[in-house]
Amino acid sequence: MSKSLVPPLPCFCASLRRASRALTQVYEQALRPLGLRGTQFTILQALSLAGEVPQGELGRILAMDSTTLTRTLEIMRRRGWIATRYGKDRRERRLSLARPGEAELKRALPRWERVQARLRRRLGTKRWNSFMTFANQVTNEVTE
Amino acid sequence: MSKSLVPPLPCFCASLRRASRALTQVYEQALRPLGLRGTQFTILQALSLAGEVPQGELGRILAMDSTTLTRTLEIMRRRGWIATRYGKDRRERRLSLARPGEAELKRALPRWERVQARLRRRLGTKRWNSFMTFANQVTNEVTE
DNA sequence: CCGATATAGATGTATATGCATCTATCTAGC
DNA sequence: GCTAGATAGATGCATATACATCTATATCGG
Repeated sequence: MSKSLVPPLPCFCASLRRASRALTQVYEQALRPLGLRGTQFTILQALSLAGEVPQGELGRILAMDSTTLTRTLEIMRRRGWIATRYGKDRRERRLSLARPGEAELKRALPRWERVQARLRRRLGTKRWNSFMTFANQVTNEVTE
Repeated sequence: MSKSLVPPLPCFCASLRRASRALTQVYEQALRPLGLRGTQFTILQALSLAGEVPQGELGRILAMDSTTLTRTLEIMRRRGWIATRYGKDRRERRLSLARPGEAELKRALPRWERVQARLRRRLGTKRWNSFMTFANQVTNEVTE
């Protein structure tokens, strides 16, 4: 009964986007009780790992346009999760996790881990690892 | 010149979304001269393959919420690409490619094929195929 | 037939996303 | 020090995306 419920698509990009949409719903469902969106969780986690980084650098880490970050960060800043300060280069905004951002990440982590664990079990660790590697290779292939 | 690599992310979903963003830019860059977005191309192609389908069915094929389709289809209908008619069940909207939609798809296909071919060459056919298969498995795993 | 319930899609709202363009700032060359 | 070009991020705009809720229609048990 694990038959293909969705038909294959000829487009590589469409296949990946479809998986991305489906996956996002699963992760967001787990985070919804916290009022946290997937992208926001990703930014919290990325900042936690990267420490203080300029906005453009965060954009490169996430392969996300810096101007997209402007809007999402504004939402997160309103909630007190993000601290911004100017570097020596006055054009740069250096970002870091504020205390409430760290707390929010900590609250979210158990839910995130449960989703990850469940999915990993269903896909199998080997497939999971291959897929992660491939996804990163694809990102690198098309990132200049 | 050595490529700046993106760091691995701990989140499966974030990795996939990142690859999805990067890939989308490549495909959309190729389609931009036609004023065609990636999602729109995907819908044209899906309808071309599926024939006449109700909106909900198209949503299941693309793992996309039916209400998301409402907005995107409205844009495409305005351009004359999509034909809608009611089925015996008056709640259903049955969708199909209109002539201009077929023409638009035909115009886009060579550009799409070039991007696909280039990416396939860079990733290698084996990796490409595995990745497509995995992506579909992920979609099926999380689609109820 | 009738009311209860289910389903298809539309609408309100909020976020995600990127490009074109703009402003402020920096840097290189003079 | 000045100016021309480069760079960081903000802003205007359009599309993508989904959930909660609403409306119209269908179906099912009496």
